Amino acid sequence: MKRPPTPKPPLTLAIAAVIRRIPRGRVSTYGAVAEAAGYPRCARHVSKVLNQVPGLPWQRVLGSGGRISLPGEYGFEQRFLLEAEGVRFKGRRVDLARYEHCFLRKRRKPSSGKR
DNA sequence: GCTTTGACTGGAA
DNA sequence: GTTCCAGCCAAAG
Repeated sequence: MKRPPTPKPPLTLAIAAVIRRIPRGRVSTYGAVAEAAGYPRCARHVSKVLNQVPGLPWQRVLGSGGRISLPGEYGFEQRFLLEAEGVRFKGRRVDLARYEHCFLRKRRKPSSGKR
């Protein structure tokens, strides 16, 4: 079964998986997501993934310092959606100290011993 | 295989 | 406080 090397590159899937793990009422940053996905310096790719992979809570992804990097009307919408989830804004930024989600490391089956 | 593209980031002005 | 620049990295054309 040869199949093309994954329709979506691992980087995209990894980032998408990380973003899906962000619970409601929490946020994260591009850099944090990229790092959690295994690509520490690929913050820019996170933005691409958000566009390529639908169904992701894109509003929960913010720029550094909790600021909204999304230009245009979408920036306001992002803020609106986050507030609807209970995230409070401090001016133009989110209080990351309170709402930044802490990604747990990939846990391999807790019951299967062997690491 | 080279070029362009990004919802970025951090530092300097 | 804000704005601009250069650096980084992988995917898509």
